[in-house]
Amino acid sequence: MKLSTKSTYGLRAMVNIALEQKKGAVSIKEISKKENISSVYLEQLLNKLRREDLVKSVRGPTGGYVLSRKPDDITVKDIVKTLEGSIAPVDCATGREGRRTVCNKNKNCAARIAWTKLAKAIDDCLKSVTLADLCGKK
Amino acid sequence: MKLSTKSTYGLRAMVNIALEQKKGAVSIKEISKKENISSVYLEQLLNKLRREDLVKSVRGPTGGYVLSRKPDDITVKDIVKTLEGSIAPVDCATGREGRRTVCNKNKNCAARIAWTKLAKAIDDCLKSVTLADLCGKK
DNA sequence: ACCATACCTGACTATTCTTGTCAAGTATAA
DNA sequence: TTATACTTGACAAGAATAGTCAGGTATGGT
Repeated sequence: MKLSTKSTYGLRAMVNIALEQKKGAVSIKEISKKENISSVYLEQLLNKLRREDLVKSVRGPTGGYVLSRKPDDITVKDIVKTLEGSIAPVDCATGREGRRTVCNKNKNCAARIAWTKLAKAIDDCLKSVTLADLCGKK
Repeated sequence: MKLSTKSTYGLRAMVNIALEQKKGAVSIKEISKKENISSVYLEQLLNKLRREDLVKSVRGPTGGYVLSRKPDDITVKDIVKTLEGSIAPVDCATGREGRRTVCNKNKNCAARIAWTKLAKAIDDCLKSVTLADLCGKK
């Protein structure tokens, strides 16, 4: 039930980019140094975030990354979902098949009630927090 | 961000035991067959639940497991916490040290605001659901 | 008193996931 | 031109998950 470092690193990177918004693009090296995260690993994460259009890259010297939208229009859910693949705590509540989906034989599984409720709580929580909330900015 | 099968199997086992409450103890073999879960693996899980005093074991033929408390006094949180070890989605919000605790250098980490909120949402949700809720029983 | 049925314990293992590294590029602006 | 940055894909060590296996111990029905 743990988030991986993808999400935690990713959110920290996004906060960094958001805070420097007016100054321009933030390079991977800067984030890497400031947050003490492997720069090569960070590249992978920012790549995913770029493909989901949460950030834009600026090439060349003085280049780096910039937010694609305003901070109050980017939620933590957007970031976690992009990096983690899925937000749901169990697959049986989502319809997605996977190794851990064992409950499929029983549509009326009582346990599923709990997981569905949990999935909604997590979803509601993560989409209620924006980058702007974390940075104290609009 | 997935729950392991420990929690999902464990909850399903507990629901089974709760539903047969009046008929007496439920054996591992019964649960194993009904839920299609390895009986040896199930033993491990019920062992943990017994050590946390969520169930009691009844030995001998016709033996099995019985709830230690009434269904409305056992929450999904109790079960998940026992089997999963911890409920928190990130360690940095709990004070527990671990491999994924990398944020410790920065007490004012903006990202932590999000994780703390998430931890509370999960905790609140899981402790609001009891076995009785899932079984439609008191 | 048997002994089948159950629980109990600890060690072990295959597979998958996480958390990166490594190598070899391509694009851009000073 | 060339240093700086981004881009891509393959690879790998270590941890966690999801069990298995072997050998106990306890109890109650016959």
